[in-house]
Amino acid sequence: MNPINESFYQKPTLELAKSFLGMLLVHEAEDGITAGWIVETEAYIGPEDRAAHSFNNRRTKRTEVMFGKAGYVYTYVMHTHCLVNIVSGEVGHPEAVLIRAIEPYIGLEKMYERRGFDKKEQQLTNGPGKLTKAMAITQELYGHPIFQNPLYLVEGNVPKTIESGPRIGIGNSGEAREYPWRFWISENQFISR
DNA sequence: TCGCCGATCGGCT
DNA sequence: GCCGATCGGCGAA
Repeated sequence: MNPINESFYQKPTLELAKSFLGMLLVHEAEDGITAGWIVETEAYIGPEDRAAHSFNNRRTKRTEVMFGKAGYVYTYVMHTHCLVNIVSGEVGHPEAVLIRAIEPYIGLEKMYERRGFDKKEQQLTNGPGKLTKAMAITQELYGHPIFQNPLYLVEGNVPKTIESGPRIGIGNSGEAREYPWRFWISENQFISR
């Protein structure tokens, strides 16, 4: 399992968000390895995107990494959950792709241990906050290069059919609410909704 | 410093 | 479907 090269991330954000589908996300955490196929993503293309944290070129300690090179991890905390993104676009263009759901592949036992043994397999990773907990992805990984240990992507299978639609949970974002920038693998059991 | 708000989740109706 | 938990980031003062 070799990490995908840094050059892979040098493509337009919408294209990148689609190309992630079917690829394997791997985390070699200290307490165990987990991995899963990416089945759902969302693109955030600031500064024009009202739903993006980088809207209006808002540059803060939190959004700083999005202004840098593609292929680095942007994590942030939402309520009590950590959400994971991969920075995209050219330097100075604050864009990123949110990983919304994965299909468990390696380390299922570890995922149950972290999420609770009462969960059904389908509930382990079918949401952006759930998959980070199952894979032990935390704020420590902010700024991590996604083409290196311990968190990286591996080549996978190209999905049969991809669908797209409006993004989830961004109700107060004007026109941006309608942009079909959410992508998922058709009929996959692990998408968030 | 304070107050508001959210790219969520899980439990309850 | 609806709602409350819960907490860091951000802007206002």
